[in-house]
Amino acid sequence: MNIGEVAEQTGLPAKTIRYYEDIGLVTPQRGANGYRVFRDTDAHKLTFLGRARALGFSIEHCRELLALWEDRSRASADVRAVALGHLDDIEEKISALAAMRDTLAELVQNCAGDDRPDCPILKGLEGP
Amino acid sequence: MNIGEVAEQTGLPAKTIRYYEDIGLVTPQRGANGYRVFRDTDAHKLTFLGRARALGFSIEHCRELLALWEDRSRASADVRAVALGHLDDIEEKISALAAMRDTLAELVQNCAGDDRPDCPILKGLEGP
DNA sequence: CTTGACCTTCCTGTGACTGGAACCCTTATG
DNA sequence: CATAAGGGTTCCAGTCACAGGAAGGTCAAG
Repeated sequence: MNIGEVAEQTGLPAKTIRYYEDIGLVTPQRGANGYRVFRDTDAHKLTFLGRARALGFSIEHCRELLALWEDRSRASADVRAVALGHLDDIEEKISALAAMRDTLAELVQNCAGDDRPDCPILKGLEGP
Repeated sequence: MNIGEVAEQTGLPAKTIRYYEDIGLVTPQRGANGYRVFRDTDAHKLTFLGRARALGFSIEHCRELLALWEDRSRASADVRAVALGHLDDIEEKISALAAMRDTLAELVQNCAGDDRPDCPILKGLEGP
């Protein structure tokens, strides 16, 4: 498989796949013409990476998960630990965003939104 | 005021304040020694920026908000529009994160997390 | 033989800073 | 007066995970 085909198959942009090779996440072979040649295992890896990234795992976490995936003698506890750590991160981000939303929504609700200059949003940003 | 003092007053790191000057958000004067000299209005601006950034507004949105803040003939509708746009962004991010969390939480819940290699999390990342 | 689609590498840019090096200014102290 | 500490200054590099684009090589079809 050339990069275009595997890109279509995995849904990842070719640029991203090249980048993943750069940082050592996949190691496709090379044809006589210099083109990358992807085997099925490479494509599977890339699919795995795409899904892990879609769940918000960082590249480094992806690297760990990939290593665990390839290690047939892994302990599922190790995988779970990585996932739980990431879940905490996600929860924290959600909380932070929800707090922003709540504050901002309150400011917006108090703002008339007309052609007059008086604006509680700007006042709220000025200071308490 | 020197940069250290205004940094303490606003809670922003000095590095950030220099960066804000670089990109034209504040324009402190300079003393004979080359030091930045911040007036009260500069400090107020920086406080405003710090709060807007804390609510997740991008630098470009901050620039807009700052311009509106300084424009005494603004229409509050313009401010509200920026804020509402940002609220939408926040909601979208929250939804995306919540979706990640739900998917990931389900995988985690199905994982024994023991010393055996069998792991639904990895299976879930492989494919549907 | 040419066209057009595909592939290659390399360089730059993104957002919003952060860290660090190398150097200047000010103030207090021995 | 020398010096040391604690400000300040500029500039350069790095972060994260790619994306855009230039310049050029390769391949299959007409």
